[in-house]
Amino acid sequence: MIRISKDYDVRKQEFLDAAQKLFYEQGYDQTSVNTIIDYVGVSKGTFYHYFKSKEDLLDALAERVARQRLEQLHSIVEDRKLSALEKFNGYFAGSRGLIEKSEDIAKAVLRVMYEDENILLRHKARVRSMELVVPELGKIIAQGVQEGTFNVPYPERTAEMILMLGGELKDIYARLFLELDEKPENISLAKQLIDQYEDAITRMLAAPEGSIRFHEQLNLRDFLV
Amino acid sequence: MIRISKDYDVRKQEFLDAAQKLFYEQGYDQTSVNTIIDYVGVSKGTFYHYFKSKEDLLDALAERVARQRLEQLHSIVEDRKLSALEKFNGYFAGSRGLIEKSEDIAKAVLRVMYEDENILLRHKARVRSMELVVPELGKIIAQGVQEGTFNVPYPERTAEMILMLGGELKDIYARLFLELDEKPENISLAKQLIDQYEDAITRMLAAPEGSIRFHEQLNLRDFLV
DNA sequence: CAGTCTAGACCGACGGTCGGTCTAATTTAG
DNA sequence: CTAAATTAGACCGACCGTCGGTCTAGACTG
Repeated sequence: MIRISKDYDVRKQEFLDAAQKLFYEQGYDQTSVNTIIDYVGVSKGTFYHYFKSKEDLLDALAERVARQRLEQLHSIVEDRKLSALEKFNGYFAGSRGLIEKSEDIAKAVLRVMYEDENILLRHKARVRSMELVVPELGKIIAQGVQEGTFNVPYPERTAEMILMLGGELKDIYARLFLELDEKPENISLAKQLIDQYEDAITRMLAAPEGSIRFHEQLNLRDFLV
Repeated sequence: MIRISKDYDVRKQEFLDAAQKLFYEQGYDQTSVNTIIDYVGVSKGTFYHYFKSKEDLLDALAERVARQRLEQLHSIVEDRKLSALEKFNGYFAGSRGLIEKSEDIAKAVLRVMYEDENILLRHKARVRSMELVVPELGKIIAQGVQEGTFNVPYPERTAEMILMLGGELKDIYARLFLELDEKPENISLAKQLIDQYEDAITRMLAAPEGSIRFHEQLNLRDFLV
């Protein structure tokens, strides 16, 4: 076999890129280490030179995904021209992700990601994202309290709860989306769900009724990822 | 080898009992099918006669756990003497579980259950519990709306969100509990968390301030399981 | 500048474990 | 007595992770 040496970081990113693609397409359990090394074009030994276990790779991937998400958010938080309410609504509206490209690809990804078997992948990504995002969302809420729009004693705790709810909601939402072909009524169910979520958030923040609105800017497809 | 035949249901329960004990002690992944059959004292063939896969056993266990939890709740819901508020607070106070017996055992169980590796076990139990419990808690909330204590448009949806929040909260709570020895400050963190949860629920239900109180009846240990 | 040395990227056969299958033997019900 | 249900345990392929060892770019030496 030909031997190709690469810079450490370059190679590591290759592994992460491969993992992201393969895990999303086939799931974590269903993707063997052999599949990964075949895809990257290296040997077993090389893999274990970079990661101490398959799960170690998963952790690294979760970390990378979480950081990417954080950067996305950071530009909004630091914008001094925006009110807390605008930031808040903007954050949730900005969650639109892969679905714009192709609905088929999106469905395939979701189908895999939201199988029970892949709960570990989702869980790790979510936990790490939470750790990073909670403080940022907390800042937005704190700003809102100062501006008099919101009223909560501990902004970060509230941010935590809002995000926990959001995370669980995505699960349900994904399921509704995937069943859309068989159950057209899911569209109204999903809308109802978002309404409820908006309402719950509004109440938790003690925000003016109707001020929290990311709903209209979204269609059924945009909420995920 | 001696052969022991047993009634179908008896044997099936034996498997479930063994799984419950072993999964709780060692985790799902760490408990091999061989470990289970050794514990029950039967062969591979017997195992696969009763369950079509290891995950099938997990599903069955999740189902059993969820049903047990439902029965516990059902007696409260059907009590005609209680107001919705009493039922609501009673339900949450009634969540105290295994911890009364021994703190050490509880810690061991939690330590295993709340490792990332065992997320699948937790996830399945939670999803199935939710499906069964949401309608019951929905009934309580609906009663509360009729009594004028609560004010929500869709009781079941609200129940869903309250339970989702509760489920996630348990995760954090468990972590705080497990770190208690190293971090005594977790006690106040945990209290703060519960306060926040009470507050969030109160706002989501539009219940009178201070009416939702399962807090005092619990100590740090009782909230889990 | 030619020769040497070395860090560390890379290789792939291999061990041990696991979930799951299969056939034969035994027990039980009718 | 016999058909169906149940149980035993040898067996299988796939998997993760280990290990001893190879190869090469670039630093160092004389």
